[in-house]
Amino acid sequence: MTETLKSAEKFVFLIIASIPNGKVTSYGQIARMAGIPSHARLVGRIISRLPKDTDLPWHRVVDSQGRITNPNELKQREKLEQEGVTVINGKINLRHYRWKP
DNA sequence: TGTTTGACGGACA
DNA sequence: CTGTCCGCCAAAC
Repeated sequence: MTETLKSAEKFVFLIIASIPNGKVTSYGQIARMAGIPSHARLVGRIISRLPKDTDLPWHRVVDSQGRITNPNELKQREKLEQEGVTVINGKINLRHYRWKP
């Protein structure tokens, strides 16, 4: 129900906040961890609405193929490289940087 | 109130 | 590799 999604959204924030520095995860991964598989888009929407002064490491979230889908990918890329994540051609090697709790 | 859109994902061609 | 289709759902039209 919408009730499930409601509580799941809270988890989404907690999950994103717990992504370790230098690691990345995907929208779908977060959705699954939050207990709402196939709702990756919801996660994307939540992140897109975050205030720019948020503390959440939204830049550590990419799509399932390790690609940056952020409208302002340049900014995200800088933040990632700043913590040691190599971004090649707008893509990240998930094999190496995937966050696996 | 109905339709479109979007920081997604996975299956297919 | 690129492009299409469909599922999902809140917000914007």
